[in-house]
Amino acid sequence: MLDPLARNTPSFMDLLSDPVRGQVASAGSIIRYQDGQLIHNRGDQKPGVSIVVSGAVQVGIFGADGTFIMTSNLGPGQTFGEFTLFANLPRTHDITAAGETEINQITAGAFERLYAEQPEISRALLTTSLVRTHRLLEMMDAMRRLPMRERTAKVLFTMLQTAGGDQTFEYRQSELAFALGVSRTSLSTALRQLRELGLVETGYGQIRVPVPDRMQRWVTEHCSET
Amino acid sequence: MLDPLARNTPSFMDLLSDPVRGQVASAGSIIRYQDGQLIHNRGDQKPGVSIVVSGAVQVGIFGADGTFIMTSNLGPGQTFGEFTLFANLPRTHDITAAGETEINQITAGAFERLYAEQPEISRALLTTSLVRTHRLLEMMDAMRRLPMRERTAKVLFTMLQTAGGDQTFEYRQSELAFALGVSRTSLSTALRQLRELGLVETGYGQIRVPVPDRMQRWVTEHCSET
DNA sequence: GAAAGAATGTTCAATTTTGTACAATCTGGA
DNA sequence: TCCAGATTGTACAAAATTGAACATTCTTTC
Repeated sequence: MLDPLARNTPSFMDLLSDPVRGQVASAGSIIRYQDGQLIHNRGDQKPGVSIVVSGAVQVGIFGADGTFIMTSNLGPGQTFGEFTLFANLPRTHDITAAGETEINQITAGAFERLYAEQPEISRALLTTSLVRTHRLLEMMDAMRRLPMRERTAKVLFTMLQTAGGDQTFEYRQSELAFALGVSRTSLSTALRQLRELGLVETGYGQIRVPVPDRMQRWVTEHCSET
Repeated sequence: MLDPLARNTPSFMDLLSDPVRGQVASAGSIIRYQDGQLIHNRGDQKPGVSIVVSGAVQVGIFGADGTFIMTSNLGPGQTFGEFTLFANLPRTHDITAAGETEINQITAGAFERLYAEQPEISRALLTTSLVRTHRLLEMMDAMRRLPMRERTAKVLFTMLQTAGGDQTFEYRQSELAFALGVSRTSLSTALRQLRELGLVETGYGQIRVPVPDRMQRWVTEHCSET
């Protein structure tokens, strides 16, 4: 959820049957946000579940200087805010709209009612949550054990794996660098090396993986763990 | 789950009501393991849920040289293996017994039956999963943004927060170092600095936080994010 | 209670990563 | 179209981290 890898996670809404999806869709109120508008901020206490209807949201943290440090973004069908409801935890990140965006805001009470009536909701939430945890663990593993070039490749590949054919990432290098936990300088160097290997192409504000198969082979060969 | 922070997470079994806890307890078969015995290994495909009954398990990965690199351990009432059931993912870590340990091994079928009958099971799983995700995010944030001394302090403090008054951690420095993603040398240096600040004490195979309040103040002051 | 095996504390050179700087390239709006 | 603002690519010195080594302290086992 709060991680680049969350992009392209099988979405909560996808996991629901048609009738339940309809119920969930009409359980809250659709709120429209302009590009860049703040949806929730860190520290908000009011519990509730939010579901992206159209557009996308960016999850991140505002730095001391007011700049927004992105750590992930979520697309249609994905949820955020479950923390506040089921784990009684405060919101830890700021959420802003990326482009014109519609969010289905469901209050704690309304969501709990649905949750109690339709068991498949809890199952869908559980699945997305477990998949997210799994991704986070993979990513942490890469951060801990792999040198930068491999780390970069692995994260890009993992993003690709579930990307549904989309081989282009709309990330600025500074964002990706932060997500990987390294400086932009280092990321730039790693990308150059991967570029020289023919694994990635870089452009203004985007990174492409032209031949996913080759990337897969390279990652398998260089990032194995035994 | 696969992280030092998972230690002391509110346990799955704790979140259940007495009758349901009883049902879960008798749904599987208790298997006894000797210290160090392998419970599951990475790559095992057979789905199922395991619950620690007594003792503890270590979650980690066997390195190429056969050494076990620990990344977490789980105590009584905590679960592992949900991945295999609800997210259709392979096991990614090796699990071994830490001391004499009893595990309640529940087959996929049996667990699914209970899961369908007792809604509180899914809620408990969801809660533990979300709490784990939250911890992982906090930890990743620390890894990405804080210098080593602060990172170490924050992780220790987070572990303490939910540790139920236990101020001593039975970690070897090499294990903690791996979990933090740094070398033992660096961790040792960080611990020395924290020791000089009076925040931690170190011993053979353990790390203590003598005055949690002071640690809290220091972490709040030095690891804030805005 | 000695000896062997583990783990810690520390040092230091080698390596990696960062921060800073600046030129080059790209984008979007005037 | 041109210009201002963003973003990328790269170089290099400064800083942080690592790996290896070794003395020391602690545990366990015989």
